[in-house]
Amino acid sequence: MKIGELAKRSGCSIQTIRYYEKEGLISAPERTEGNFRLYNSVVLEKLSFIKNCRALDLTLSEIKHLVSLQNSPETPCEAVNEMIDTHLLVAESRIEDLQKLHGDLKQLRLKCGNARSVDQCGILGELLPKPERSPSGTRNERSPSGTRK
Amino acid sequence: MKIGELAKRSGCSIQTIRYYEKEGLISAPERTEGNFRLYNSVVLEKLSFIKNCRALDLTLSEIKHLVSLQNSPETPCEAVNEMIDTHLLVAESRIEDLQKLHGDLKQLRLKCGNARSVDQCGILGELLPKPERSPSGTRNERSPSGTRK
DNA sequence: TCTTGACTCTATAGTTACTACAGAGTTTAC
DNA sequence: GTAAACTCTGTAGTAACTATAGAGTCAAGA
Repeated sequence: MKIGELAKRSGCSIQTIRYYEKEGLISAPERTEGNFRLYNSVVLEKLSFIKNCRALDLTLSEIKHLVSLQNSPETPCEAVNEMIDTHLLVAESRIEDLQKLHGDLKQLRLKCGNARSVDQCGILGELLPKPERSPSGTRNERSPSGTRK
Repeated sequence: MKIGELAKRSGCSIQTIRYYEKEGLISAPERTEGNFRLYNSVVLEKLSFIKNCRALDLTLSEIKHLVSLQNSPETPCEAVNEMIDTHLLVAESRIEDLQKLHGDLKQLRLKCGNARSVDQCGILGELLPKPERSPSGTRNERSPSGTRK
């Protein structure tokens, strides 16, 4: 099958398939005389594997690592376990961050009573630097980038 | 003060400050004869505002919007409220995604008993495409990019 | 006065995991 | 033969920065 059909069958876009090839996640397939990529159904499994991993938020380089482990099945599996464990921790801390964030936003949302104009609405004021107002001292110590991966 | 001191005092990196200037989040400051940026302490507040917003995961373009609202305080504040509300929803769905993810990873982690080698460890097998094994049908329907913003 | 080191400047490239083109060539159906 | 649909490569764009190169500026010490 050509790349268009593979895209439909795998649910990956054509560009994504080519991208995965470029990144070494799937191997370069044969070509037709006209230089079109020609796939067999084995690559469908590989793409499915990648999709499953991506759904678990593994990065492409982690997936690449897993793919290479698949190709040498006698390797000890600790590496796999560690990767999953790391991801568990990352997911946990992101959940925590997001929950804190959600709480802060909710608090903020309450600041706007029935104000009609921006200067009466408490929200913008709340986002201004705080002189000595806030009782909890470390509210704004969190790094801005900390909540994204 | 010059940009280095501002960076220290604000907790933003020098590059970030210049980036914010380029993006129109803070206005271009005066320059010295030697073309160095020269700031007064007002910009500290603006950077603090931006940092607070970033800590709440607002995007730079949203922050830009808020900044422009600050400059016209008679605007109705509904726009601000809507932005916060949207962010609340986004945060909620991301928390949900992450919790699902975390559950899936934990499940996966259990697949490795005391296996020593990759081919005995259940994890990689679990990530392979599933023929008709899984009782819940829609496990892998989630878009890979859905869990990131 | 000269030099050294610290600082700053602009412009550009890199990060992640793709997506979206442009411009060209290939295949297929009519 | 031709038009539509498909594919090719290569490049640029996304978000919010970070890092680097190469040049210029400034302050302090010899």
